Amino acid sequence: MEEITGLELSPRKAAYLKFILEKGRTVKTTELSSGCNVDPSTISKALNDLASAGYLNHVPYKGVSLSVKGKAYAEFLVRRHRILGLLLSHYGLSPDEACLEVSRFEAYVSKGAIDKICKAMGHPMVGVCGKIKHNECVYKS
Amino acid sequence: MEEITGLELSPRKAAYLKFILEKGRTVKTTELSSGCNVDPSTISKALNDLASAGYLNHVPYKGVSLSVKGKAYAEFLVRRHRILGLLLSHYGLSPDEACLEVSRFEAYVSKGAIDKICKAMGHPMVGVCGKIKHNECVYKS
DNA sequence: AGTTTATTTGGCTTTATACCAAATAAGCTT
DNA sequence: AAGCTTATTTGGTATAAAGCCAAATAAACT
Repeated sequence: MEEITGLELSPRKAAYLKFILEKGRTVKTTELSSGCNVDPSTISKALNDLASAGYLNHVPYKGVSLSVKGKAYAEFLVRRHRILGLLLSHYGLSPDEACLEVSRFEAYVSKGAIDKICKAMGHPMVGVCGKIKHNECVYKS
Repeated sequence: MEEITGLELSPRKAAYLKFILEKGRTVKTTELSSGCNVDPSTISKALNDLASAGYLNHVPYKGVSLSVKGKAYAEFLVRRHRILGLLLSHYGLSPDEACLEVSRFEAYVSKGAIDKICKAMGHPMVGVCGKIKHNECVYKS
């Protein structure tokens, strides 16, 4: 398995990947477009990039689905979002505020930092916006 | 005084402003250039932008100094950096790791969030990389 | 006054994001 | 099956942030 730093995807690309993971199935360009309020052509290009980078299986005109790598990555993205949201909620931010705040900077927080925070928090199972899965989190030590 | 969200400056511009604050005096283009490992022409343009936006007093060919607005802003930037660094250090990151990690995402964390975190932490006076000043921090409530 | 150094300007590049318009493929519908 | 409609992709263009190089310009120092 490839090492991930958590910094390989830009904010928008990460958002698209999370969107696809949440759907849990093949997703069409139009869904991403309306779901993210972005022009379909913009989505189409981003999906192309993500497929080229190995995160997605893209069948032109049909839709995209997460590759094994993409699914693992998207799961990390969701875990990162939730751990950071939970963290901020411990410092007086409401769930909504925490979620919004995190969405601005999460793309720039490394997996190394998330793993440490996660461990220090005792690998919490529930965040402020959903359950946290630790499949790809380093439990040991 | 103008409201600040903490999101008005890009990461690099913020870094330049902090550099100037740390010097505590008029700074020359060359200093920023060597201090930040960036081409002088790049610095020159950035200083121009920062001066146009009112953060700096720029005397062409002479150097830049912080305006009142710029000083207040730079102080917020330093406080943000230190509060976030301290925060991460509470979750198992070493001072160096925390500093490096924070430098990647700090530009995207709002003043509103920092003020809340600051308050929840009890307005700490010392961070992992220097003293924290709360001049512009909202103490009340 | 002339040379050297610092600074600025102009031009170009890259990355990320996004839009519009046009082309193309799929999918319905008759 | 042909055609219409909708979805998708492609091509072109734009913006913002950041940066480099080379050339022009200003300042500083002999």
